[in-house]
Amino acid sequence: MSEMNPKTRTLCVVGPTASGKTALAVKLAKALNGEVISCDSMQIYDRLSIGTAKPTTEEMEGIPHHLIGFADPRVPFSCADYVPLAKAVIDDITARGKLPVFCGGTGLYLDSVLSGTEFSAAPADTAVGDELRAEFARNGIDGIYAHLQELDPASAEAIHKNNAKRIIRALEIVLTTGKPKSVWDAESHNIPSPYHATVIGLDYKDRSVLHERINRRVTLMLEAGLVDEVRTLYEGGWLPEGSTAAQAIGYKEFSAYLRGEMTEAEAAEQIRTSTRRYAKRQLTWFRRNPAVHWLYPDTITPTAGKTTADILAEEAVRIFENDNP
RNA sequence: GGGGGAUUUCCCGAGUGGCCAAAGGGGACAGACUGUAAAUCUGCUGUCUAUCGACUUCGGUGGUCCGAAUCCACCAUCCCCCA
Repeated sequence: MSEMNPKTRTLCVVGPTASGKTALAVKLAKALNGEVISCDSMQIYDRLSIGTAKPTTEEMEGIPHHLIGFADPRVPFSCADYVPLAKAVIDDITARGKLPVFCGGTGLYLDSVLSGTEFSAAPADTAVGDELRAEFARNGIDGIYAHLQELDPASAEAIHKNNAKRIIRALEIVLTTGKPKSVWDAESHNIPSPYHATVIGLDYKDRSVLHERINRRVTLMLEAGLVDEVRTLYEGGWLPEGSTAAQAIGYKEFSAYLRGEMTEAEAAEQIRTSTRRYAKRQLTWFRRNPAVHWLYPDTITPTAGKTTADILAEEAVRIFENDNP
């Protein structure tokens, strides 16, 4: 590989929810003269604070954080909206001579930024999509799946026949652009990434440790007034039905509680369960990326004068420096 | 004290003599993923071999039967009703 066009350096902290990404990202930004870019599909929203575990001013420790709380939760927002914003922030930080440090739990968003993804020209939520959804509601999945097999066999092969959402999106793409999703994707994959990313992953050797951290976090959120936050947003119309923000864990469950569909205790328990399952999916996503350098906080023993967090940060800095000689 | 009901694989819950390692749901585990991704979807879940198959399991013990989660007896625990 030629070094004639050195790629923009980035450092990324990934991992499941409640793994300690926020604190590590701040430490790394401090150590490496960086700024943090949040890569989280829910922290982007204004007003959703407690339940999305947005870093507080204290937790930020004076390090600038980007792409948090800027979006209206009532307005649709997608990965395709996130990517250009993130690129602009990377450019800005880099231009000021600092290091972009991603802190992210939303794997699709991060990978889309880092790989230089170019999305298809078909916007989501088109009239065509509405028709397809109506068709699906009326006649079930067989018809739309057969339709996709006809128009884009490669995608039909790749998408499971039960996954209505994906089948509809793939159909929406061919029908509105005339080009199959499989072709759009292949073209996108050929675009070289403009970035050199060092990816640090946080995970726990003992899964039960992560589950305990999740439980503790949920308890803290409840103590911090999550129910009241959701009540204000729900009653104020900030979580419209069907919006992405309304499906955020914590908001979804307590909205159901406010509708009288479950007790507060049941909602809290459901939040713990949903969060565990979410963490599982995040791990599945990040684990398939062979470039991730995994660190396991539960295998680290603090020593005199050094906390586990200090040791993790030192290790991560070492990895970054080895990766960027 | 008397009468009735219950006890199933991690949880809930079907199953009333063979087609039951035992439906279904949940959870856990594993996986997919290029415009709503904290979403959507898939697989798997007694043990051993891992193909056929073998072995252990349905509160406990002991019976009946060619054969029992399913029938009988006793014991244990829980629930309800009458006292």
